[in-house]
Amino acid sequence: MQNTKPTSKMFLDIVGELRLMIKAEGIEVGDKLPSERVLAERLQVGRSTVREALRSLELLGLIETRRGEGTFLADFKKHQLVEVLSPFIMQQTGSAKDARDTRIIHEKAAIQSICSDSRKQKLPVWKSLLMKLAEEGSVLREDIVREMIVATDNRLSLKIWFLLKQYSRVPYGKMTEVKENQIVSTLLEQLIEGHVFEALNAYERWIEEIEGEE
Amino acid sequence: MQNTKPTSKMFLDIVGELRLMIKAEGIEVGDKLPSERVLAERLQVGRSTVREALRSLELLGLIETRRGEGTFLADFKKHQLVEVLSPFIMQQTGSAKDARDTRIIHEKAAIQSICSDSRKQKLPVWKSLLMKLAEEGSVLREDIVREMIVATDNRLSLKIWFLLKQYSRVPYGKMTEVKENQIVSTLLEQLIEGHVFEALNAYERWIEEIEGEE
DNA sequence: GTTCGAAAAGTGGTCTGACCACTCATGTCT
DNA sequence: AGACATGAGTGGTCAGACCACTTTTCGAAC
Repeated sequence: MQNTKPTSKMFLDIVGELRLMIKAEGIEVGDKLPSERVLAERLQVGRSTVREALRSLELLGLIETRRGEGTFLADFKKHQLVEVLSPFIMQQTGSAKDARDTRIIHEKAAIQSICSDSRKQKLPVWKSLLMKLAEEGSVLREDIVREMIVATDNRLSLKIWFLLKQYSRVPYGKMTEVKENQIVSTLLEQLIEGHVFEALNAYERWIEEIEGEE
Repeated sequence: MQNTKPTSKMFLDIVGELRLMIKAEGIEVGDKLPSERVLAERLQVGRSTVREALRSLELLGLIETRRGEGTFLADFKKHQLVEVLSPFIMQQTGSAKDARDTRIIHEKAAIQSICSDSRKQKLPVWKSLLMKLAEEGSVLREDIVREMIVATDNRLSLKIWFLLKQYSRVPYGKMTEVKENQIVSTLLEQLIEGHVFEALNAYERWIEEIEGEE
């Protein structure tokens, strides 16, 4: 019986078994896993126990289940891990200031990353944003920042930033002030030139301009 | 009936409900959650459904379950999450790099924050670390970096860093090379002096020394 | 023979009820 | 007062039963 393992968590064993099975049978991303009923019989456990393990893996984004079809090995790129974890982390951490500071950390890191990128592959993005800013006189703040993070090609950072953005309700709307337009133009120009210090300087002035009293 | 929600995943809703409940009832880390049977009745779902959600959260390390006692809100120190996820993450090329890059983002941000702190309240920490390094000839790498993040007084950043640290299998153990000791000494000295550029420079050399070929 | 549609099989989603093993508080007996 | 037995409460697991959905099968109509 499985009752001889009082200490270990059954469903954790199942998770391990599944991992071994995936490897042993050469199941690739997108392939179908054995059905819950088959797994239960093969592993000699109840179906509900199998389900607890599968639901855990699903929450992690390791598998994908489609009713009526089956369970499939998922592309881990799409993990909603950060989404699930963040509410708890934010709740236990609690500080709005931390959320803001951390968001800024990622935004600054993006600027530094962009300026250090010798290949300058993302140049067209900044130039088009700069042009749009000059023509229309206004751009969504969020678009600019998001493009910066996207440009770093770090999905994890992007996810974290996206979530933090929601926790620190920043006026990410349209820009109205002429002064702000000038600052952002400077920021973009420095990004294009790859001048880290100047770009960061412009960014900090921008933050100051937006959030003002802090 | 709950059957009117064919699209959404029931157990994901439960996860959300639990989060709300935790917040509403002010459940702190270490506190006991309602029993599975109570939760099932209160949320008007079957016990097995509740369990699927709870097992998921347990795998994430957000809750801790003790047979015969109950379910408790955990401070995810027990991260079996990592053991489960690491094999999958390492397979997906992009994920591991993102985790490492993001971790370094937070570490660098900590250095910048410390150097910019005009009050220099954390000076004693660096001095004691520096002394310990000189006396014992070796310190745990992790201790140094952790102290840096702690010094920023940003608990959210600390939590994120802590999670990321586990995924990037970095030799966070003891330092052995004399050269590394010198680099870290330099880093600490520059932290004390508040020289951002020099500190970051030392940090980058450190990373290079540790991780070598990259 | 081909095509179309209904039935069947397979699968995940959920609920119920039943045990088991364990912990803890309660109360009883010595 | 202390030691021990008991019962309530809780998580762990299982079996069986539906439901909703998708895919396959297969036979009837053309």
